[in-house]
Amino acid sequence: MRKMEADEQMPRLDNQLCFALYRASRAIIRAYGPILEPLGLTYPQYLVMLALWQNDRQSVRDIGAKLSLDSATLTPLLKKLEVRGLVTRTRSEKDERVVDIALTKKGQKLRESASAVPVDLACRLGVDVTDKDSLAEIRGLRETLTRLAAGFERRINE
Amino acid sequence: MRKMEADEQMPRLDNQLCFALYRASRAIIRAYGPILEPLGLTYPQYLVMLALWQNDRQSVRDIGAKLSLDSATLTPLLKKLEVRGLVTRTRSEKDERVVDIALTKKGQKLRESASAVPVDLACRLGVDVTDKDSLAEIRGLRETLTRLAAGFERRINE
DNA sequence: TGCGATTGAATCGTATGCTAAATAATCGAC
DNA sequence: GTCGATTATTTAGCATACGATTCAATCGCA
Repeated sequence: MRKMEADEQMPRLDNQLCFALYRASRAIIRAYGPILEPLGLTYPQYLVMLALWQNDRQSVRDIGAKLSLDSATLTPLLKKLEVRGLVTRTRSEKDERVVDIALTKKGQKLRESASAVPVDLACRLGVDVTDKDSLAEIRGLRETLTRLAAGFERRINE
Repeated sequence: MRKMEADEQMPRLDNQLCFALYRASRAIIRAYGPILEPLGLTYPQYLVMLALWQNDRQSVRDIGAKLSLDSATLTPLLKKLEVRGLVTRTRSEKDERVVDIALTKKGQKLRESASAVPVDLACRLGVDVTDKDSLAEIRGLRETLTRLAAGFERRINE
């Protein structure tokens, strides 16, 4: 009995939600690597492009809110995308504090090459996109995670 | 109809399992920050210590296998733990290629201070540890993620 | 017994993430 | 109106991650 209690007091790796998340997240991002490489994008860069393809011309702050990333992370990343000619960074005229990010023609064009990414990824991860049950499980998982993350973020920011 | 297909071809941020994982993972790791800071540990360092508290004296490779991290990440991290006097790094006598990591007295001692971490975290994230349903959901999530990650890792390494 | 292939760590280079501090622009109560 | 508070971004510094490469030790098989 005494022993059981001691065990419970010691958190175990295989007993931690965070570790499971951390590991699964890195596994998928690693799988994205070879798929995004031909596009010249890293995974966080791909996320920024996704946000812009969905809604062009957003402030750094808007993008950060969508990705839960702050400007300290985004600024260098966006500068790289700018150097590659995929986006432009311009100070807003209405409010000089704001930097607007907009797609260039090249950035818009890249969207076509990127359309195959999700299918390639599913294939690489061995997800059967024709299996309703698999898809339902993934959708459920995604919804649960999104709900949890939103709650956690709210708490963390007091 | 044509429009629907176009939409489906464009992956959406809020439609991506990976983004949900990435976001949730970072949210929890951020929440660990203030809890681990008094112990002088970062989250990956805490994971290494967990692995060692569970099973002292492991090779870099063993630790890497448990955490899905390679030596390029672990070597600098372990050197920091060594400098802090929490672990020792010694070449194995049986096989000179292997580096064994062992806890020092100080490293073993730290385990006591760390025993409160999981409860502190649950509190910080607003998880009710007395609510059976919450705990069951988290356990289910953890099991699903671990299973998925294991499958993905297997595929990625061919 | 050699010796090429493999293996375990370490090193290098690049790209995040995050906190804290600095900077610049706007807001707001007086 | 104006000056202190707030806001958006940038910069600096530190700690991961990971692919690619190197290096030394060990393995395996002719």
